[in-house]
Parts: sequence; structure tokens; C-alpha cells
Amino acid sequence: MGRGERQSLATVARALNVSTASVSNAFNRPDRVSDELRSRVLEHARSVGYAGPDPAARQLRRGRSDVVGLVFTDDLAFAFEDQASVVFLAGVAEACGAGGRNLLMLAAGTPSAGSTRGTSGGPITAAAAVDGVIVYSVPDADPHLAAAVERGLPVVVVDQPRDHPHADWVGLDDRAAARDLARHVVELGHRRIGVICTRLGTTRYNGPASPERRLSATYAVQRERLAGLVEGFAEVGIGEDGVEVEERFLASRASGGEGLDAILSRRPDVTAVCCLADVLALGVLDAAGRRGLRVPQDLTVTGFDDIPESAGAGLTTVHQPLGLKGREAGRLLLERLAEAAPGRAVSGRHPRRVLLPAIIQVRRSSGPVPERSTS
Amino acid sequence: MGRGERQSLATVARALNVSTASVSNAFNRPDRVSDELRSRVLEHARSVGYAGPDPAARQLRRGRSDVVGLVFTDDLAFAFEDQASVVFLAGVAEACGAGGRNLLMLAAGTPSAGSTRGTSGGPITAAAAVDGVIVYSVPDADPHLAAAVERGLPVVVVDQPRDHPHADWVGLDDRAAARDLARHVVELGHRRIGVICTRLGTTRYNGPASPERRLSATYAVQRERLAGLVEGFAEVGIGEDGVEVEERFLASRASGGEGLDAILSRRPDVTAVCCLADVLALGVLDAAGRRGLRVPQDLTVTGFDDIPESAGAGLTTVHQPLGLKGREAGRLLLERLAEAAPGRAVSGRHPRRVLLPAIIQVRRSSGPVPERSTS
DNA sequence: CGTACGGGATTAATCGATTAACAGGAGCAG
DNA sequence: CTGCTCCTGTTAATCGATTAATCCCGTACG
Repeated sequence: MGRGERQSLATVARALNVSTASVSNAFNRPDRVSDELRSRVLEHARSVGYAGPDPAARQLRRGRSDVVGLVFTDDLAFAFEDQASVVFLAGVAEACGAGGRNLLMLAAGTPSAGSTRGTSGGPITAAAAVDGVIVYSVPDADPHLAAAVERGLPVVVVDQPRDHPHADWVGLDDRAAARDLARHVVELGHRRIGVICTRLGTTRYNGPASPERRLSATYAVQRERLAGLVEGFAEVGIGEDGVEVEERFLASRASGGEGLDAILSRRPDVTAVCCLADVLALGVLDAAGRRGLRVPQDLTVTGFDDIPESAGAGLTTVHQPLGLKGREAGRLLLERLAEAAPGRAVSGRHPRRVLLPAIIQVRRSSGPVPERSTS
Repeated sequence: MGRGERQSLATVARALNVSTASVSNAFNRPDRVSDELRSRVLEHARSVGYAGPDPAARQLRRGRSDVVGLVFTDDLAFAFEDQASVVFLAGVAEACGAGGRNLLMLAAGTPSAGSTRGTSGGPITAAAAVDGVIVYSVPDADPHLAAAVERGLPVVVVDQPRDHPHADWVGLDDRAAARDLARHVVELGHRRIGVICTRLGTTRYNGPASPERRLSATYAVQRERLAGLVEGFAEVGIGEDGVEVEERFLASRASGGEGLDAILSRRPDVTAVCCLADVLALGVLDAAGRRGLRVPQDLTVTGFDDIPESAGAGLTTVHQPLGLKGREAGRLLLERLAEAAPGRAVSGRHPRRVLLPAIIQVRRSSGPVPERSTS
């Protein structure tokens, strides 16, 4: 095999004394060239070590890359800490794969870092060679989302922010779901309730979340879920400040445990802890075990998301179709890509919104308030 | 904001009566243009809706994309079924992110499908705009691996195949680790042992794996692990056909359960089941519970990989540093990219091999052979 | 006063393909 | 024999940037 210098379509064409067009066709549209020429091209290409059209050049010329970008808020390592993202991701992957698109992971990096990205400067979506973007659960005024829209790319937002005027959206009615959950908890008789949520703002903060902070949260999903809980609690007369809310920057089991500690230290009498993400709840379960608290006899624990692990743990939670969420996001984007292809103006279309069902899933981690604790 | 037609460097340059070079510099090397010109360019760009240099064009011209490809054998949905891949992936993501590279997920699709990819024809690595590729656990003569090497891309192979002449490698001594595990099991007194492994060939097959089939397996890791087990068993006189091996195409909990059923139906007297992947073992644990078998009193169960879930499940297994594996793979590739950059001939270098430690981790799923069962 | 220097901008060559439009010739119907 | 269509293949315009090599010109220095 005599390779050597870089090969290109042109090199091959010259060597065979044919036009580059023919070589290109030999690779891309077998029906456009004679079998004889085609195999001559292919054979020669192989012999000189030419592996086919350069992807970058093809991309430039064609005006598309067949790649879909998937934007995460955090470093990817964090994204995979929570099974919710993983299952979602699998769904996206499935949809994209079926549509012949590859997936480019775009990690925005942990926001607290100040700049948007460790290395380069601008938003991660500005310089990525993608045909469209799925934005997963980012804060309200996310620069990466903005950049993608600014570039005129088709964009699908998942979960949050909830109302971007130029992007499709898929998510759930977090508020209603949270309200249902709250009702379930109060129906069990609980009145002294703790709540653990994930970050409400982009700066690294762990600690109690005041009512004001809850309202001004930059993360729509947590904001809504909190609001829903508060509404539900209010129905039985629990005031907004009666609810002890602890905020954790990272969504992880460890955070859950820390959250429980924090809440119990401030309000040792709580009989139920509602976590606004299953990972947190699982961490609470661990921590409760270590403290010798029995669930649900001594403490009721609830989650949100219903990740695969939760079933085994017997966690009462809000079920949402995570895989489907990914698939829907993929589908939405692929449809946009399809309608953009013909060249017609993309502008006119209204953003679409897919509302996924979320139903409360009662398992053994929630139970009636302990007798002696009833106020 | 008057956008309209597609904008380009040239458009902007013309509008401002400056050269394209200056516009390019305004975006890429602020120090190369006066502040005044730079802000003029940026402002005008914004006003006409030009979002910066086209990624494809930049890629073509620069000759690199700053994207690393990650090749999986299966559909991504399957890849995420096994936490082992997820943790590995997180490691890769971490390394790449730190190096300023994005990650392109390349799913080869389930091999059984016949063709290499559902939609398009060729290997997935042939047309991807990447600077290098990490190939995760693919069969011996994988076309996607071959294509990447053929293109002259830097390639890092993870796990399998074990000895590609033109690719770096990171993995473990699966055989030795498996041998250790076998010793542990026989030391507990077990002599009638079942084994559940994942696919040995690329065609969809579920069922017993004969000794010949084990040897001719296309998947090096399973082959090695099986060989290691057999060696370990042989030390106490258990013959190769004395070991009941059940093969499952998919690595999932469900497969584990089915595997247990199959083994017990053929050899109801086994006292231990060794699974060649933790997911399988977790499935066996589930299934054993449903059958009313106590672990380890009635049945010893072992795994391989030590995924996060296994600790909680008390699974005896072989621990391997999954996250580190990903990070090492990333590091190796980034190093190759760095040394390729200066333009010097990449050819000369020998492939590097990183051997990761794998140590047996004994937990409560393995115990002495039941009294009454001792042969 | 002549000139070497250097910041700031430009010129122009290239990166590697895709594809619409077109040309030449074979085969066939009228 | 003319006119068409079908098949192959070619011409040539483009896609949108990057960057080495230059050029211009005001300045500081000998």
C-alpha cells in the first residue's frame, strides 16, 4: 500500500484521468457512474490509502453535518451522576440514531466557574458543527441556548427554560405534579415537612432557601416544583415559611444526605422530607439508614423523576417518562431539520410544545405520620 | 436586527470595507487587530445576525475539528443499560472536556442487523468529522475500528480487541482477574458452578456456550474472562465441560435473570453462579430473590466490573477502575493529537498500552458452599 | 535627515469536496 | 435520416473561512 502524502478527491481523479465529479459520484451515488469506472475509482482509492471524501469539506459544501448537538449545563461527568440524564440521553440517542444523526455532546461546564467554558471563550454552541441543538435543562437566560438560537439553528429545549419564544419545548407540568405529591404527603398526616431541592441559582450555594430565593430561582423546573409543593401544603394551612427548604448545588446522593442533615439540624421534628430529584431522595434514604431512622415509620421520603434505581429502593416519587422525553426531543428536532431542508423559510413556524404525563407513584418510602409525632 | 440572507465573513467584510482577513482576526485573534476595528466588526456582525465563522469552513481550513469520536458497538440505548459504559463514558467526557474537545457519540448499531449501520452504508467512523477516535469494546475484526485506522486517525482501543497493531490500548488483564475470582469461589468449596457471559459472537444468540464456542469468541474480553475462570477451576480439578456456561446477547439485568433460569434448568445443583458482567449478576440476584433462593446461603453469585450499583447490592465482583479507564483513554488520545499537531510523521510511534489494575472485591454475595450440598 | 522597526491592515493562495448544467454518443422510434 | 431519450462523464462555480507573506506608514533612533 503506497500511501504517503495526503490524498484527496482531486488526487485520485488526476491519477485516473477522470473528473473529480466522477470520483465524488463513485463514492456518493453509485447509480451515477458506470460500474466499471466506479470500481476502478474505489480500487485505486484503496491502493493509495484514500479513505473517502473529507468530512469537513463535504460538510461545508453540503451545508449540513448530520450531527445533533446536545447541551448540558454541567460537566458531563456530573450529567452522568444522575440516572435521569442518562436515561434521557439514551432516549435522545435512540431517536437520533434512527434518524441517521450522530450526537455531539456539548458540555457547558459548571456555571459557577464564571466564564462559560474552561478553555475557549464563547458559548459552546457557537462554534459547533451541528445542524440543530437539543438543550437539556439549563437556567433561564442561558448563553448557550441564546447562541444556538442566534445562529438560526433549530433548537429544542428540554425541561427548562419553559418558554423560549424561538425553540420547541418538551417537559412536564412540574407544578401540578409537585402539588399532587404534596397532597399525598399531607393526606398521610404530615405537617412538619422538609424539602430538598437542587440549585436555584447559577452560583455555587448550599444552604437554606428563603421564600424570596425560591421565587427568583433561575432554574424553572425547581422553581415550579417548589411552587407546586407550597400550593399543595397551603391547602391544609401550612404557611410558606413553615416549609423548611434546603438547597444543594449538585444533584447527587451525597447532596441528599447532606440535605437531610441540614434539615434535621434546623428542624429535628420533621416527619417527611420531599426531595425534588430522585438522586437526592436516594441519598436521604442512605443517610436515614445511617442515622437509624426507619422509613417510612420514622420518616417519610419522596422523590421526583422516578429513575430506574428508585423502584428497587421503594421510593415514592413522581414518575416521568424519561426515555420518552429524550425520544420526543429527538423527534421534534428531526422534524425541524426535515422541514428546514427544502430551503423554505424556517421563521414562520410556531414553537411546538410537548407536555409529558407525570403521575405520582406511591411506594413504600411514604407512610402515615408517626402516632407520637402527631401535633 | 435586519437579518435576511445568509451572512458570511465576506459579507461582513464587504459591508465594512475591510478585508476578510481582518474580520477573521477580529473573531479569532483579538490581538491582531485594533480594538477599534474589532468592535466595529463585532457590532456590525451582531446587527446583521452573523454569528461568527462557520464551523464547517473553519474545520476544513484548519484541518481539525476539535472533536473526539467515541465508538460503541451497540445502539446507544443499549450502551447506557450497563452502568459500566456510563461511568466509562463520564471518564472520557471528563478528559476530553479538560482538553477542550467535544465528544461525538458514534453508535455502530447492533451488529446482528447485518449491515454495519441502519441508514447509511459504510462504517460510522469513515464519514465522521473527528480528529481522533476512542473505540469502546468492539469485536475482533470491527469495521469501524478498521475504517478509523485506515483514515489515519489516532485511535485508542478500550478493552477489546486487545492487540491492534496501530492503536493504543487501555484495559485490564481480564484473564488473571477472572482466575483470581475463580480461586475465590473454589476456595469457598464450590465445585458445581454456572457461568453467565455476554455475547461471544456478533450474531444474536442466547443459550449454552460450548467450549469450542468459548475459544472462538469474537469478543476478546469475554473470551479471556472465560479462559481465566476455566484455568482457576481447573486448579481444583474441575474440567472444562464441567462448567455450565450460558451466553446472553444483551448485557442487562433481564439477561442475568434469564441466564440463571437457563442454568438451573440444565444443572439444578449448581451452588455458585459467576457472571462476567455486574449487570448480569444484579439480574441474577433479582431472579434468585424471586425464586426464594437466599444469597449466599443457597447460592453464591459473583460479578465482574464493580459498577456503582454493585456495592449497595453487596455483590462480590472484580473491581476495575471504570472512570479511570475513560480518563486514560481520553488522555492517550489527547496525547496523540498533541504529537500529531506539529505535523511530524505520526507513523513511527509504537502503540502504547495501559494496563489497569483489577482486584477482586469480596462482598456478601459469595459464601461457603451449603453444607448439605457438599458433594 | 535617513532608516530600521513594528503595529495594523490587505493580498491571495488554499483547504476538499458537491452539484447544476451541459456535452457526446448509443440506441431506438417515427 | 431525423429527433429523442438515456447513460456517462465533464465543466466550472461555490461552500466559508484561515493564514503566510506583504505592504503602508508613522516613529524613534543613529
